[in-house]
Amino acid sequence: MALDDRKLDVLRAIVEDYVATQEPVGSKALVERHHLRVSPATVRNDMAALEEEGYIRQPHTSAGRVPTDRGYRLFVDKLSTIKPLSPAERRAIERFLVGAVDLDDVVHRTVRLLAQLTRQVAVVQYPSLARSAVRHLELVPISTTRLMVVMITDTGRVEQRLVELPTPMPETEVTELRTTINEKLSGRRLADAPPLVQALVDEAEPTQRTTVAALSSVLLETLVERTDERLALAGTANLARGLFDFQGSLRPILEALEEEVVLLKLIATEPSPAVTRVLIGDENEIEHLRGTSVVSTGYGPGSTAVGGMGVLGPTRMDYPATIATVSAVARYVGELLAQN
Amino acid sequence: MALDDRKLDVLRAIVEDYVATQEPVGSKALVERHHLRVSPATVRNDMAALEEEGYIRQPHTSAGRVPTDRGYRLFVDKLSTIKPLSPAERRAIERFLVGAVDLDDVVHRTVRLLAQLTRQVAVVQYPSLARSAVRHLELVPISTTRLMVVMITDTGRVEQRLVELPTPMPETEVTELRTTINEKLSGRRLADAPPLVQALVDEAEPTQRTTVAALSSVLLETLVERTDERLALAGTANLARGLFDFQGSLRPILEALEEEVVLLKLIATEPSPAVTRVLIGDENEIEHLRGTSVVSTGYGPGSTAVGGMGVLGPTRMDYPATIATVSAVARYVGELLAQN
DNA sequence: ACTGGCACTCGTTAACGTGGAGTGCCAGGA
DNA sequence: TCCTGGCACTCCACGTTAACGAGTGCCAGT
Repeated sequence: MALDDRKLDVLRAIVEDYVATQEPVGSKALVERHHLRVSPATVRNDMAALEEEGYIRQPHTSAGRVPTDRGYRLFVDKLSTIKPLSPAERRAIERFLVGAVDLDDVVHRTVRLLAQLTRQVAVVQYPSLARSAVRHLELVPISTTRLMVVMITDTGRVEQRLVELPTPMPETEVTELRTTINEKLSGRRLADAPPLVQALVDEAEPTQRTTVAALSSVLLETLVERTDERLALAGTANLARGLFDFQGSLRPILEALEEEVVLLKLIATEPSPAVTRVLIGDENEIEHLRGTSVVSTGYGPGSTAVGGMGVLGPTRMDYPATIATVSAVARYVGELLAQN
Repeated sequence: MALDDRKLDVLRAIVEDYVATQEPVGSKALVERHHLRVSPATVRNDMAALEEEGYIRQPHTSAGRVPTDRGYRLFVDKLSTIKPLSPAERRAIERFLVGAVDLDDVVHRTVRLLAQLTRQVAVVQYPSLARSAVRHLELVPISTTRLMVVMITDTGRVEQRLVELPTPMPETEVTELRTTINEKLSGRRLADAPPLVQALVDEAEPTQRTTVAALSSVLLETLVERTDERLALAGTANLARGLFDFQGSLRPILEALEEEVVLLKLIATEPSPAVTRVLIGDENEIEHLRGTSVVSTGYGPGSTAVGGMGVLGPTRMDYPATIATVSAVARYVGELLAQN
């Protein structure tokens, strides 16, 4: 059974009303609010068809209709147009992001901004190390057998690790080593680093060999292999807005939100095109987060994404507005990063 | 009316039972579970006295008794003894904290550990910059007019800021400046830094004067004046355990937890003795957090605290166990920091 | 192909009654 | 003087019942 245009109109109206009111929507209310030019009875027939196809359902007999995940999917893909941002929102974005002093600041401001604009839970991934390049590596002697390695990337991340040296190392050699390392690694992507670090060990003076080895193993393990993704979270209070919005409790959701790995999976993004994705309800792989939807996208200077960001909320969310907001914020942040 | 020993026993029993069951406790249940050697009727008289004094109250006529904030306070101050940690808990602490690779790691592990052991919301403040000393200041040229300042403190914190220079600065001068700055500031507490930084500007070569001024103003503003405290949070999912545990909703609590300033106030600690503090219900200054209790303490290498940590939960919490856990974790973390 | 009418379903809400846990008080006993 | 058993009372929790109304499905008519 093909769905004709009016049936799609009805579906769109149901989604919009349900998102606005959070209550099952009936045929009568529908014809009143939207200027469908037909009677409630006709709408009921259409609803029956839509239900048949799995786009809507009734919570109980003799209740109004509610969109299913499948219904939202059709709505998002075919029936909705992205809402342009209001001038107020544009201003809010600029005002919020201007004046960030460092990467931490940018990320924190961004995540709060997203949470505030969408009134949902927001997640922002720090620029992925794997997609960053080394700008500078600094070796700071803490004691004669301890070195702090500080790595600064072109995306603004600063990571540090403490290295225990097997044998003491005089200051002059540290300086020398710093120069060598920077010559080798500066400007290189971290993804390309492992062979270069290995080369460092191979080419080291015999007397320095063990020391350099200790250093390089720390570099490899903690900075490269363990893809050390960080992220920021905000807006968890929004979960408690509709109170019993989320059927059951919010416990599983809060739990999932504490698992960084889980969150990363959610907003993980392809490096290439910064497309905005929508995961609706069951499409979500994480079991605890069935019943929630995620709108996410990548961001980065230029056209390749260095990290992801997104928001999480009830499946019943205002998709057009949310998609617009997430995309816009990501674009602004990308521009901000490009300036540095 | 003085409270004799038995009345205090009754109060203790009420608190313990109520914490265990979360239900108002009646006179009959009380004599059964605790071996008070008197009849329910006697206990009822004692209860009436305790209620008179404001230590307990009845949710409704003909319901059992529930401790008031004042009752918990008396319990904590006079009636409870700190529970020693179980061997399993000791092992958990060690296992959890061993193997932390850097300060971030220590803080994150600590906060998760606290949340897990107490099954409540945990907060850990990073070592306060104001109480740290400069170990090393690094200047990394990003471009000729941009410098990244990286500060490493003796507590392991690494902070960075980008400085826009009014005029280009050649690499050699950067090196020179780095040396000068480190001579001046290394080993100094950040609290003592402002005059030293000012001196730097005054003593700078006239040609460098404006550049150094730009640098120093960034240092002062972002590293010293704005006491840039960071903190980590975990265990928010524990809020949703008792579900309607917290009367009303958890929204205000989640909101408060997102305000770093608020949290800092909660666990802020005196530098000197690492005493464990308990804030019960209304004693809490933050309005949204009335109805919750906070157990917090300071931690640091040696006997002075460089930061605070604590947990937040319902007023009806197991104070002896929580106090023991928080104190123990803080002690372990202190030892860990002392090793570095 | 749409519409009005109608019987039906079922969740929501309020009113009502009952059972039981817990209390306060009192009179009697150690 | 302090404790105890007994007793009447209060009031929440819970289940039952009834009325209400929003919404549906179906059907016959246009």
